[in-house]
Amino acid sequence: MTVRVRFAPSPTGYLHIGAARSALFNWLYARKSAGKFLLRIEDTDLQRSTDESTRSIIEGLEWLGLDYDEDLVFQSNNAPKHRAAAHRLVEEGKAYRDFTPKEQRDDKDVKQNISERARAQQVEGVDPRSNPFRELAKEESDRRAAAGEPFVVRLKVPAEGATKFDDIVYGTQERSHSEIEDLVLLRSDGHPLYNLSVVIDDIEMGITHVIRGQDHLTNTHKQILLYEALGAPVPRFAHLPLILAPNKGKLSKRKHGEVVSLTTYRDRGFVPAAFRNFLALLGWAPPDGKEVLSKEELVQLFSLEGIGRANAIFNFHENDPRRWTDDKALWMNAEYIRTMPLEELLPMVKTELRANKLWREEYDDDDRDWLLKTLDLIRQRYFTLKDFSGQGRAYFSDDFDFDETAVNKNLRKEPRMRELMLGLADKLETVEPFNMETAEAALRAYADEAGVKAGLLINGARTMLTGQAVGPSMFEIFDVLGREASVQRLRSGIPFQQETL
RNA sequence: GGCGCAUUGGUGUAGUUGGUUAACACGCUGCCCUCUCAAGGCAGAGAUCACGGGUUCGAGUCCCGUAUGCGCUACCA
Repeated sequence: MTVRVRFAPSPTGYLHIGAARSALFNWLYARKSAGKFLLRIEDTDLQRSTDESTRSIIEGLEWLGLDYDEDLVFQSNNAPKHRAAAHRLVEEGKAYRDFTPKEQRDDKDVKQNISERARAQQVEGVDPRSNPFRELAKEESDRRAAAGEPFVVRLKVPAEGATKFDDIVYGTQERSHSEIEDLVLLRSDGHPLYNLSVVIDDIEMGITHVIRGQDHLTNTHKQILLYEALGAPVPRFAHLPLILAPNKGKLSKRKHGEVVSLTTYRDRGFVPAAFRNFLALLGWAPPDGKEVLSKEELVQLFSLEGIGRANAIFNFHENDPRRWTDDKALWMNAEYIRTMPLEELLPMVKTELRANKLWREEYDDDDRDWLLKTLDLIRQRYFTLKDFSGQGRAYFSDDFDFDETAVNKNLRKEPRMRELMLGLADKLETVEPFNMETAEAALRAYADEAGVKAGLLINGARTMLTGQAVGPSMFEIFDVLGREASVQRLRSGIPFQQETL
């Protein structure tokens, strides 16, 4: 039997990183077992679903490199089938119509209501599962329905016994039927509800393994009851631990903002492979401990058995812009940026430079070698793709900013710096040929001549040429920027004209 | 309220059927390298394995209880 798994997000807003990880694990499992990875948009709640959200989900998966098989399924298209199935269950006596008038429920404090109701029922000794309509004669039920009386359709959960299944991650799960209320399948307006829709769609799509968040663990028993009522084989289940905020609370956009949205990582300069790699390590551990893994390696090493059971904390620092997301994610991204093949990095940098009007067409042909050399030089200390257009701006444009602390530290401390820089410019102008070695020799000779330490000139020149106090070896910078730009920038008076803060 | 699940250094995780000094990665500290910052190399701090009992010659690993967190309990998904 070929494995068929699916990722079934509801299109209500951005793609949550937890959902993205579910998608990744499903995808990895499918590819690992040469099965199919399907995508289904769960848009049963039409009020909250948006096309934009659907688009962002598809884009997000594409960005992560998770390709899906077969056609995209929209759950809302199957609503008629869901309704028909519910009615069939009523006909077969496996479900029944409940004519109890609808109770208005405020979406805000449902949890509160639930526990209050449970407490009240316990005090009064009422069985929450009792329902006067459960045993209503079929003729009576049909008659009232035909008369237009509104009703919901509920599944008849057996009074006795228990449901049991073997979760691949959490082990054997058993739940007594006495704890399961007769769940609503169809709303009084005829709208099918979640548990019904997923089960029918999963049957329809031939899903063999349901891999999803742990928040569905207890609901699984209800779904199994549905599979059985519908006479369909029950798939295998693997529930995933949840991803939590640093305070162990729920990770939500409302509370935590953009860090939870997958698109943020794309927009803030993550390399897809790096983020995918990071995500894979949240709740799953490779057997041999090697953590930096390519897509192929992940597929090869992945197994559902390797998934842990404890929820993971996504450890970002809300008030520290430098550590805006998980440290390890940032490290992973830097690791990819400095070690991945340059040809793979190049298109990503191209997009980044283009967006900032720093891309020149010559980079594609005449200056391609120069570009590759420069990228290789500067990528060593970058964390995100944004750095190529930010910190790296001076390598692609003469119009760059001077960092105030760099200017103070490397240029203003030494009163003679302006003339030293001009002198250095004069020296470099005559060096022939102009390269790393000759530039270094010239600079050191000039330092001796002027009676200053080479380091003073080096640090000053770095700031003159790049606007920054940190960066690659100075002589490599000379080499990459070339004689003309180097000399011109050394002669610039701009940093010296700025007001001291 | 009921039911379920979880609990190894700051974070992510390893710890095969109970057996020595609890391992790895990120982060943190220091040193080396050095023209700066990274990277890299070296060294180090940090865990009475949530707590309390029990079984055992021996428990992070098995059992019971407690606490805490999370989830479900909806005509939400």
